[in-house]
Amino acid sequence: MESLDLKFAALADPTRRAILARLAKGEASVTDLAQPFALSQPAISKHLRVLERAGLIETSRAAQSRPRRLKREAIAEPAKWLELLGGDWDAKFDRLDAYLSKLAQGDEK
Amino acid sequence: MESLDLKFAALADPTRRAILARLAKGEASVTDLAQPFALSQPAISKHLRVLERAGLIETSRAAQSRPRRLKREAIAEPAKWLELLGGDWDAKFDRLDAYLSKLAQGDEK
DNA sequence: AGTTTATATAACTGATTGGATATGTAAAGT
DNA sequence: ACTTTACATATCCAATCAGTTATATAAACT
Repeated sequence: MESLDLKFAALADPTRRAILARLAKGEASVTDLAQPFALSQPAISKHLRVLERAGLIETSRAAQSRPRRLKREAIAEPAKWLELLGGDWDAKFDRLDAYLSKLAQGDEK
Repeated sequence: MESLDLKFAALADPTRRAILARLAKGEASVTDLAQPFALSQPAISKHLRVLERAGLIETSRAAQSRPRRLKREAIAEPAKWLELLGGDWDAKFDRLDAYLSKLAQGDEK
């Protein structure tokens, strides 16, 4: 599934990352989300559309407000990709080896 | 340091991600890197410049070749950000609690 | 010295992006 | 009914992007 493109692109903007960080603390309305920024409301709406198309957030409805919520599961995909890429697996297995050796020597305390 | 912008933006392109994946297996020349793609050589060079400006790769020199290598440490920054964002810490602490409880009950086998 | 190999740089192009302002819509409040 | 509140949508603009072809550079090979 190649919405990895959309996810990483969505994450590349500092405003959008700030919005996500805010949403990590709980649902928020567009007005709430716009408040910290010196940006027009439509600009924020646009950012939210980008985030939603990337699958990182979702929208519900409460009266005339449209609260956004962070889709935490959606973070897993890019996170996994980075973990896979960045993992220096040889070094990690070396450390695991060392650890297991120490255990085998009865040195676990 | 807000090269998070540059890193995520660099990661948003499938060609660049493929290049990074290739470099995870070891250094490679531009020609090597270009080979799997139906793209011109300058296009690849451009992608490499983006990756380098994002701090994700670095260039050395060997004769007329300029081999690139992955800077694994550079992955940590965006990875950490995602981990922080995506972590459902309550749930994680709950699982840790459960695990520790089981240990306390002498149920570690 | 001239050619080949490996790569970078320049100039151009069409598409996308992030911002703005202006306007539309729809629910709530009066 | 009208106004206010909370948004979305439309249009425009300048900047950036991903690609191209053409050209430059620089080391290696003959």
